Amino acid sequence: MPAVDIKEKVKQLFSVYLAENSQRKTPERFAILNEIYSHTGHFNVESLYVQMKNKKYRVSRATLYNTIELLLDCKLVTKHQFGKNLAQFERSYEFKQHDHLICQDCDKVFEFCDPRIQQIQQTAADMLGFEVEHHSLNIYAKCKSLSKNGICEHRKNNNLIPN
Amino acid sequence: MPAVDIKEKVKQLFSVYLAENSQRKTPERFAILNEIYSHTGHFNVESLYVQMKNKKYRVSRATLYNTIELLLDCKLVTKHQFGKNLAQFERSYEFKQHDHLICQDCDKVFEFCDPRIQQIQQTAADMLGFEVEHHSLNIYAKCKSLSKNGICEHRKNNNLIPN
DNA sequence: TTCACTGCAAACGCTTTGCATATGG
DNA sequence: CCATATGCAAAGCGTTTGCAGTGAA
Repeated sequence: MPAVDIKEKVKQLFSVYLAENSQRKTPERFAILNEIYSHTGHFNVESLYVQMKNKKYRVSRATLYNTIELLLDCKLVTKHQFGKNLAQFERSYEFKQHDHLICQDCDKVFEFCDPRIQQIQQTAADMLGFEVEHHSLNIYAKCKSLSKNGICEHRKNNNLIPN
Repeated sequence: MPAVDIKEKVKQLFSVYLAENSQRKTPERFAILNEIYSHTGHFNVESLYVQMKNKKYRVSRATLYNTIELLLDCKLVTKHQFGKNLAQFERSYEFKQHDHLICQDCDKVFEFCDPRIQQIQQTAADMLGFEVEHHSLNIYAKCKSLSKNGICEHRKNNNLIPN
């Protein structure tokens, strides 16, 4: 499915969500959603703010926080905390479920999939009498290929998954 | 093993760690370790600060942050982020490995164990060429037993695992 | 004696809040 | 219309930093 269709689709989904929750369909909200779905990879509020300011959008951080909250609620965006006090976000529609491995040497984030995690969360929730909403699995690890000055191989090639 | 022996043991371990890393053995550092191992459950820097102030310790937040950093490094304490921008900590010596389920209705935290998580982290690290340091698995879930006014059963009994 | 560690307070950075204005329904 | 959303700026809050004084080695 081409990118333009995904953007159209999430716009629709967001529109329905807003209607069902008696929320206003403001141009800012759709602009933010569109901007988020213009890139893959992780972002934070500040990077999104700068990105939109560069494109001459008139948008405030407050509205970004507000809108992201809505997008989290309707599952179009997911939130991560990789050990730092900085919330990271990621578009989630039509992205296959994945978890993260964080390099302890350079903080770079890698993604991986493992279907077994589904069973674990189901077992735990059943045992405690809960229904799973979502989960967050982060593996913190050291790179095996450190050069003598402590630089890991992947830190040199900065074209990997953005943090 | 009685609690007093565990306190003695972690004090020893911390002492060795400090020596090996050319760090000074200050009374503050041991007082903080001792205080942390006086309770089970989660704590944050502020709660630990208040707790120690109440016991008339002369200690600063800066030293708490500094010392906790050392305790994390020597694995006597673990750190958690449960979706909020507030670091939570937990003593970890002789505590069996466990992960957390967070109630989305009341934020209470439950613990569970599942050996399968070990395999998952091993698989992921192998595939990406890393060596696991540690992991963090949080399951966010809704309580199945909500009363009509949205209060979950466990919120009434506040004697569960402290958050 | 020395310099790492300490307490204190100010600075920092991300997030939330208050308020006047703008606007979707 | 008017309740809600917005931009802006200030406040909030957990954490980090700077600095002068202290004490472990």
